[in-house]
Amino acid sequence: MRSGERRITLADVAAEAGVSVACVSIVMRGAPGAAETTRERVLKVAQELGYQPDSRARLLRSGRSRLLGVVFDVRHPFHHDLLTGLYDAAGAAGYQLTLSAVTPRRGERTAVGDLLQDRCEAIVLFGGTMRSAELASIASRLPVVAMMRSSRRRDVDVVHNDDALGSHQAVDHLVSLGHRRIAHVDGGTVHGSAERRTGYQEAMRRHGLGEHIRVVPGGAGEEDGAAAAARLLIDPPTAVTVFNDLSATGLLDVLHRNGLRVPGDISVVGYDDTSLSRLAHIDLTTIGQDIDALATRAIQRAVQRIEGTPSGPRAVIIAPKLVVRTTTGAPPG
Amino acid sequence: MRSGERRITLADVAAEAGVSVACVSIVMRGAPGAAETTRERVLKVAQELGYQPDSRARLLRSGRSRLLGVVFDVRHPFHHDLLTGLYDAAGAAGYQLTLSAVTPRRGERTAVGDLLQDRCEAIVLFGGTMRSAELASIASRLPVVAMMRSSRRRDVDVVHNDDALGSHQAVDHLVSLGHRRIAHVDGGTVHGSAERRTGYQEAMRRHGLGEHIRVVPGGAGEEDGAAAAARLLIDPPTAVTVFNDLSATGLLDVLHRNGLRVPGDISVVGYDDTSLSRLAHIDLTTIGQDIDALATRAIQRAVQRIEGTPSGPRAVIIAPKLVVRTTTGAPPG
DNA sequence: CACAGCAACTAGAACGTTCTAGGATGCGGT
DNA sequence: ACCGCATCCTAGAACGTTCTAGTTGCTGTG
Repeated sequence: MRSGERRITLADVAAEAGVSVACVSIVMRGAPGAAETTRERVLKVAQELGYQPDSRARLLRSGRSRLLGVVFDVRHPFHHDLLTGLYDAAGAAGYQLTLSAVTPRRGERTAVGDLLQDRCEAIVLFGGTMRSAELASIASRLPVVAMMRSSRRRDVDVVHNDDALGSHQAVDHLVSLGHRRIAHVDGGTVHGSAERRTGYQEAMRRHGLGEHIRVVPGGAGEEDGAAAAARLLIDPPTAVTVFNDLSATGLLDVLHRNGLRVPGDISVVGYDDTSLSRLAHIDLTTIGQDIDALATRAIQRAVQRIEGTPSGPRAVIIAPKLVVRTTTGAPPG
Repeated sequence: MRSGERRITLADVAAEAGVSVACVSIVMRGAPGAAETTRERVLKVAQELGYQPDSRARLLRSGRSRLLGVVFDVRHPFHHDLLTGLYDAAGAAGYQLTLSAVTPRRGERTAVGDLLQDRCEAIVLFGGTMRSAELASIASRLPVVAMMRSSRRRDVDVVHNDDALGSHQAVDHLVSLGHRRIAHVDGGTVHGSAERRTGYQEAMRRHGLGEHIRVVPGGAGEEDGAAAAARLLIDPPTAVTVFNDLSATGLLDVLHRNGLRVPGDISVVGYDDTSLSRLAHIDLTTIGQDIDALATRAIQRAVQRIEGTPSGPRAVIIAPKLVVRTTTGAPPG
């Protein structure tokens, strides 16, 4: 480590290559206006000196940062999957990502605040608990795309999975296997929970199973699924659709401990297709969100807002897809 | 969204408050040299105009960014836990974090490259597959702290868990329960794997169980644990220590499918205490890393390097702690 | 042979801060 | 009346880029 040494700048490269700073800048940006021979020489010198462009200075001058801020929650496995997709999509659109995490001791406000200082050109927000009004006040400064949540505000773009459709797919799958008594474990106050619940109810009615509708209170955690399972055990249905995979895992555990076989006695469908659901141990039938589509559309919206292109509908809703594993089968008897 | 509007700068605030740019800067930084009345007025104007300091310009001028870069892997649950600790520790030390993720399609080199452009003052690297020589070439530019991996280089700081000690704790625990035939499922080429393996071997010998040493090849994934379980089934030991929780989960699954009861027939110990091991379904006895200690020490080392304080030993090794859950018990018979 | 046109380069301002050096002003002490 | 010394404020340079508006030197054309 040579922390005492000054950072290499354009000026250093220029001096060494016997050319002006502006010329080196041209070469570095790959802009037209430099002879091939000069270009090669400058690049060689830059390489030798270990020149690294200073994105801050670049940004300061050019006004553009080509930087998109992303707020994600460290605790949410699905956010990590989505990050992967987002990096790809941003790269393809010529933007960089700058990440700001929400942790148990670091709130959304802090996370967003850091991004605002970083001068990114738009913010992509994963879920979270911010109120619409607060989102809007951020959106008055720079474009905001909210993912995996909804918002009534006209100034906030929204990109999310079609939660209602996902529930329909789950119910359709179970009905096609012959189930009729299908219950739903709710997600409580978490974003998307209401949509998944009403989707389930609609689908049940569509199949003429309105009388079998049964919604059990729940939440996003494993313990919520476990508690819901305890309630269901009093009068078990032949199948359950659960708000998310984690909750479904808790439910599965309690079912097993009480001697019920899955899918022999009861079928279970989760939601999100997280890595958890893919574990051989669990191997949960679930509803998978289309990560690439979500990421691509989110970046597309952000870029359109930044570049001022008038851009279709404010909300983008992506269809999910049923992933069949081994927790669903024909009903008993 | 008012994307057309110019960003509010110090100059705007200065003009509005009838004072010089330098004076506003003083107030904003909370530096001494401004009268209380002026301070209040300036702050009020700044508030009204919605002034946001531009961290890039600030940095460009002051040379210091008080920014620490972190490279983490989106796929590794333990990295997320560690991020939480790191945000806390960095905040306490007066530094900000800037994150750069490694994803299946975004390598460590890219991740590090982005951070170098961002002008952070040091880099904290989680695990990864970079060679020591490559680390060193980064370390020649700015301080590097590597976590959860080792490095022979003198110019790279290293902060990690005492893997050998962790294995000792696992073996000690099993021996105290009465086990003698204890096998170990290896982690392959992943960082820490060799230390965990030799720790197991040493501990076995220390207990006079050298003849029972049995190392089964494995890896970091669930499928590696499953494959190892298949081998073990030919002649099952009474207990197994596994490289990590994910692999242990795969192993547990195969054991269950083959009718072995855990811990009745065989005890299993994982490593890392990830959220996975805490699932009621799995409830795995494991070795927990001390996240707060790891994070605090890593930040401490980075800051010491940045500020040029001569700083004790190059490697910081933190003791892990056994977490007993329900996959360990007395051996059969 | 003058001059337009072009390619290749350069000088210098600009971006929004921080920081150094110094200018007013007021006040107490000689 | 003058000095010394705070206290409060300001002018202007600097940071490392990009960008605008050139300047140079060469080639081709009327």
